[in-house]
Amino acid sequence: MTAESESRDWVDQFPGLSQLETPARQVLLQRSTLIDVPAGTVLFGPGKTAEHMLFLLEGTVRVQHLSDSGREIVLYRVGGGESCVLTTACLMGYAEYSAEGIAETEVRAAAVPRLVFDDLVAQSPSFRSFVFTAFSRRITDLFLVIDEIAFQRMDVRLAQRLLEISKGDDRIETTHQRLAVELGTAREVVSRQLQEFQRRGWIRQARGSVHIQDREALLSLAEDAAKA
Amino acid sequence: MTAESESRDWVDQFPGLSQLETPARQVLLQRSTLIDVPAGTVLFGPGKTAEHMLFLLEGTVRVQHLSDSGREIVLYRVGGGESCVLTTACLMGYAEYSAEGIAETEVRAAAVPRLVFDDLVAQSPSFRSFVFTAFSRRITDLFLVIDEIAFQRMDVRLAQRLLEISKGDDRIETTHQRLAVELGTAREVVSRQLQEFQRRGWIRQARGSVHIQDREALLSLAEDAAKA
DNA sequence: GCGGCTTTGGTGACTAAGTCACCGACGGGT
DNA sequence: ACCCGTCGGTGACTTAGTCACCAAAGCCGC
Repeated sequence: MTAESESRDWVDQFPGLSQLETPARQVLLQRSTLIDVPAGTVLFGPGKTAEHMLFLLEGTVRVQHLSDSGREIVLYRVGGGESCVLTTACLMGYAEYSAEGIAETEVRAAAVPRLVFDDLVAQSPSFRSFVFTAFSRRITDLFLVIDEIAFQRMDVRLAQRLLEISKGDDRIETTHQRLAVELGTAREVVSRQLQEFQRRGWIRQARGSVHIQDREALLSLAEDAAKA
Repeated sequence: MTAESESRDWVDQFPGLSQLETPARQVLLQRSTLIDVPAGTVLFGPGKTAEHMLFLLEGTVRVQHLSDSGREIVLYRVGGGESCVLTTACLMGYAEYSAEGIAETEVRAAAVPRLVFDDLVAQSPSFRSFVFTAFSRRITDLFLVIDEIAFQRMDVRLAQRLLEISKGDDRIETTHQRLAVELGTAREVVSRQLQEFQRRGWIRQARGSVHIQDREALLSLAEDAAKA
């Protein structure tokens, strides 16, 4: 349906699908739809049912959980070359989404209908392997998230997030509130930690943005975790 | 291998497998092995590779994570009639166990070899559904664990755990240290909370055990969470 | 039954994190 | 210029986690 020239080899972008058998690859390409959505789109969330499995080609999707008490926390991100296990999970199984997925950037993805997904799992050993690998990676990842929340100091976690979000660029466009949601803490806590970082000359703050001044220092704080 | 009379219908104990096709059921019964292990056995853990998927018939398995910093936290429990997704995950996919599974009671389980598992996933739609349902339930469950750790008060969490562990019986055999691991906190914190509960007459303490005196009170504290 | 050992739990003093209530500063719209 | 919503700062307080101990209870060998 979408331009053939574009859709022909998106499968190559997935390392986990490099050994996909030719017939399975054909099915995947022919029966999937390419979609483009603008940044900010809610791709899935509580109350919505999934009829497609998503393969992310470009952009990132942020998955976060809204608790009963009204507070939020970012659980993980899905990037290009990854599939979103949560859509997979809800596709096959149990209940609805308990978390929402939001496009952080403009996102391009391949949507595979439920029945095609089921068929591929049945037919292709390497597709099965891909799916289960995604699941296990996600679960072990969540274990690490739990660990971090339970045992890591806030200053260390904040330093890690700043570095992670900045991805090379020293200019980060975000608010204290958003950083608080990233870490599942309160805005005031983030504000005070950032002040301390600024006092030490590691960052400079402006309304709605943070500039990293001393990446090394943040890095060494962030890595204290590993050696402790 | 094990007595036919015992192994013939363990599949019936799994609600999720009630609609399993007859041939798949045959395969599952014939090619699985029943195992019995005493309480305390480490069923899986870091460094061990999984060659079997486990279906729990009796007993409970506690899954906990040991962090780099040496601290521990209980992630969840698997009971009779459930399969252990973590063995499944590591069976098919990614890396090693990042958590360990410990038999809390004497445990009886059916072990399904890797190849049989793969075969069943390919052949049986309802087996597929069972597996994916288990995965999605576990993931949404972990979301709730994260939520609880990040946003719930310790007294509420402790009350919940006491009720959960006690399962009807008012006498709980455990140490403060063990309760601390359940909640991923420090022993001192548990000690002080228990003292407060005792001061209010909700529990009575003895070395190595806790007696619940006022279940209602604990329950209403535990449920504050929901209404808050 | 007596010392020594380990396990278990208690305690005070302190630091880190979260909560609450409030304020002021900025920025966009009209 | 004014209003208002967003953003960030702040002090006072509560809750949780950390550190450094200590004491009592069971356990073991002799």
